[in-house]
Amino acid sequence: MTTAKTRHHHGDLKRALIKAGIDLLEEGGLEALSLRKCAARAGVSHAAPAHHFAGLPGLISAIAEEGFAIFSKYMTDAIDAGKQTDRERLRSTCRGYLQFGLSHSGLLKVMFGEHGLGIHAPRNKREEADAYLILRSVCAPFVPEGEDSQIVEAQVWSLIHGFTLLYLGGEFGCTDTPLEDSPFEAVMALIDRIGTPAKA
Amino acid sequence: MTTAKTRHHHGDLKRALIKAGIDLLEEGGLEALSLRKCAARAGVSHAAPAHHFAGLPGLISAIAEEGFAIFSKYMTDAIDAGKQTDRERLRSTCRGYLQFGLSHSGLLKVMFGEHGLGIHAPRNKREEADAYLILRSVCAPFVPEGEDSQIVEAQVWSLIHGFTLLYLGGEFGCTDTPLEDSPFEAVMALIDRIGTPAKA
DNA sequence: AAGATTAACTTTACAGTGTCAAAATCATCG
DNA sequence: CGATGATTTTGACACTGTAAAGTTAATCTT
Repeated sequence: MTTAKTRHHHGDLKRALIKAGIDLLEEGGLEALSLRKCAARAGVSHAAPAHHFAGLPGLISAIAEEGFAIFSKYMTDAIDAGKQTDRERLRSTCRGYLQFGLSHSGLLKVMFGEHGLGIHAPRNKREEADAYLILRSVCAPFVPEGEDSQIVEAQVWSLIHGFTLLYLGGEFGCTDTPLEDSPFEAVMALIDRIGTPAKA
Repeated sequence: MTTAKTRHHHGDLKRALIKAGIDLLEEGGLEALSLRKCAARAGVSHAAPAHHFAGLPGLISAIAEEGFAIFSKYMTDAIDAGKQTDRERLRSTCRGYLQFGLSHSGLLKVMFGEHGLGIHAPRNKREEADAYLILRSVCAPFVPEGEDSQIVEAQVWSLIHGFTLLYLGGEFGCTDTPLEDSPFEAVMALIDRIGTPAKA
């Protein structure tokens, strides 16, 4: 095997580098993330990462992948927390979305490509698609017969994504106000109206 | 006077630096922006900017201010384009919001603090507040009697902000599809329901 | 088992970056 | 004219990412 356990030198660099990168990210934000610091944390030379990732963008891409996995976990955990109706599942998913952003803002920024240009090297296929599938599944009950499911998904995603980023940026006032306070409930109220007939 | 026109050396650095920074941003994205390159474009030494801004964060902050001014212009221009009903004004504002993002994605990222940590040095007071006032004014007609205006504002802002960023990130497919195509109309449809009574 | 080959990692070097301290320049005022 | 203070330059430092060449360890081949 070529990528198993006891490799000659380090054993499992690549994973160690990704973990170091995530730690750096959570400790000091985007600015604190650097190839050389990751290498140092993993106990290897500063040029070692080049053999596992295509430079810094490659490492960031790998970190983003891991981020999407954690992100998915936040959403599924929120869903599985005893909620039952379709509407409650949708709300819980959004709550998980926000909660992930609050707990891992650095990851969120990296995942959605705010670290430089728009798109990072290769698009993260698997993990990102998995996360989208969760969103899709909770949106499905609200898609009208024969309509494009992307409509509801875009509405929900735009709403919760926008709110999370604005809230995180402090645009709604202090970031350390109670969770359910603030305009979050307003956004939830609008979520509740998605897929619902308008008044005649 | 201290910040007028024909000053001794350059004449009007600071503005030249800001302009150079914006140009860099539009040409090469966030990565292309650097203090030294701004200085070079303005024809001064690499350490000259330090006397006009508090380092790179200071310059970015100044650029963001300018960005908010341009941003406001996009929205007011969209509003003044012949629309009349309150609903149409709201839609036009959102269209201007998106249009600004599409035309100045680098500025948008800088303005909303995606360039590192969350908050850049001093919060841009004036220009940012002005932009928010535009949003507030078009939202006002849809705020129910005696309710907090922030509710409607947060709903609209989250929706259009989230959509703009997701669309810009290519999350809704190709970025170069026709403007009014894509899920943009879905978001507009949801905007139309804000401040409207739900069906009994 | 012994030599050859490949992969992982190190070392060295280079072009950039932001930032600071000291020196030089210039405009203006007294 | 001389002095003062703001403006800019020069030089240096500690970082950053990246590329090339050298070194070591594991695997493959015969």
